[in-house]
Amino acid sequence: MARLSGKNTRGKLGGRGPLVDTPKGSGRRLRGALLDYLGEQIVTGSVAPGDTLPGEVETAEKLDISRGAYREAIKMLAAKGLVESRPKTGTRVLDRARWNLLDPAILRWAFAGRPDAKLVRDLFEMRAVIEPEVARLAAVRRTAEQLAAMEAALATMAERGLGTEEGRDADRAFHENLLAATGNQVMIALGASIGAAVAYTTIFKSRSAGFSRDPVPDHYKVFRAIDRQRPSAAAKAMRELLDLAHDDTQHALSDHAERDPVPE
Amino acid sequence: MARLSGKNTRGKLGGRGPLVDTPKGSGRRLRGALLDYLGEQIVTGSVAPGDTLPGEVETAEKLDISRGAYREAIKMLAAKGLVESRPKTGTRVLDRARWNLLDPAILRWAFAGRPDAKLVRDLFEMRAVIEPEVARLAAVRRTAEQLAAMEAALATMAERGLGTEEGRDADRAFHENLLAATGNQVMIALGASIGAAVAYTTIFKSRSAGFSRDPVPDHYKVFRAIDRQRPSAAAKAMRELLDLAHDDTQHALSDHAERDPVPE
DNA sequence: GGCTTTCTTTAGTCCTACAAATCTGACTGT
DNA sequence: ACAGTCAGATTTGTAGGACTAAAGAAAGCC
Repeated sequence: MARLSGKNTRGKLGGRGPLVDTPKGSGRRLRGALLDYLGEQIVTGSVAPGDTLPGEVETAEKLDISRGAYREAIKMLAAKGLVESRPKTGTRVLDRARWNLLDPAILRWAFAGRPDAKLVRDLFEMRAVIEPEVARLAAVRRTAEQLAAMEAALATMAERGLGTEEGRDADRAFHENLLAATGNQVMIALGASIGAAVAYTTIFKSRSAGFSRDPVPDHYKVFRAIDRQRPSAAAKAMRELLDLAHDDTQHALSDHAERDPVPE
Repeated sequence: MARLSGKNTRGKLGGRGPLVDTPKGSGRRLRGALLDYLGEQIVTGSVAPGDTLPGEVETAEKLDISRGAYREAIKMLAAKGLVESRPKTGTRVLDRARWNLLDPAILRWAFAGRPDAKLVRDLFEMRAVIEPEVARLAAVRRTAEQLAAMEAALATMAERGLGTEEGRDADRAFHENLLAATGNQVMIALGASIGAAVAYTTIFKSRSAGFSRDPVPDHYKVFRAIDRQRPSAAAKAMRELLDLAHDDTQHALSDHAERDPVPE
């Protein structure tokens, strides 16, 4: 019946909404919007593992989109390990253990609403394990170019601060180059995922009241150790940086919880 | 034109092959076969990052499948970060840095052919960082049930050996329970991916000539440290276990390389 | 000449409708 | 009680067409 984008007659989907909240006409595609909608519902627990989604004909009709688009979205979820579909049984949400939790999109969905404190804790625990080792490897293997890129990023960061978009970009660039310096593709992939997730928490951090401490000195300490090729010093500096970041995030989260107490 | 499965008239796809090598009728679906086919081509480098695939009409026609099935496969690749498709430009293979390397399917494709030595090295480097800490956490947090499960797995492992299917299953179960004992969802997810990848290398290991040493004593040492809640001892035992496994894998890979030297 | 705007072309996007394969659960006969 | 069969539900796969976004070329403007 009614098409969605543009000349949509605002059928059932328009009326019931979340899907159409996305920038409408331009921007993300219909399937992408649907994917985010479903993905977020699953990851945030609105539909629990074990639940089976209504049949694809039914759902597609209810959402007023074609089966093709719906199927493609479902297949993308399946590719991320969130759902599994079989004839007769239908499409069911898989157990959390089978989710591809490191997938950037899943992390994004997880942090879209209220961030789960347990997940943040687990993420930081993971960071605490790998990042010092990343710094250690980087201290040994970094190239001159990577070092220069890190220094440039650090300068931008110091100048603009973490409150600005450029500052956060520079922060990201710093960590990206740090990862690249390990020369380990697996660590690069993992670090990128975690970095993205941490960036989402940073948004909460900046919303929170007072900006605790200046992160630049700690970054600089890491940089200097890597510059001088001191692996242990680099690892140690990174641990300190992480402790600081963790503290800040914890404070930000508890502030946040105070201001918007969760009813349940 | 011709359908693929079953009464397929063996059109172009049947003639040119790899896709139809999959168990045909039963088992994996058409789309899944196509996905594996494309995924493997991309991951092994048959089509390089930056390349753009031929148009979907053209490809679907050449492979003798419908556009719907082809699109779904492509969308699954896109969900894993391997490709990106945009109107007019087409579907192009993304840079390796954007791949979701921890995705089990990608790892599987990477190890489908000849395993990339660099990847194996990176994987073990990552293991060396993560797993000792996993053991350390497990030593503190493990429940009685998890401990019992690990012990049972260890017993099976000792009894059947790593040459049998049951033995390898038990090995996997051991590591799974070890991960679960950390109580950290992120580590569980990462460990599962890495574990799967390592399992693929194990296949090569078992193909190789002499089975080096008995892995059970090392596993037992880890277990005992966890049983007695000795974090540092657990981490140390795990490091030893990994060194051993790494050695074995290296030998197996070089043996393999000797027997089937790569032409390039 | 160099810049912006508009047009054309191309390839992915989304749609409809229909046919087939597959799994599940119930039924049925022994 | 148990195995085999069958029907229904649901996903899978097919076909072809209309729509839309985006890249590149052509036209217009300063």
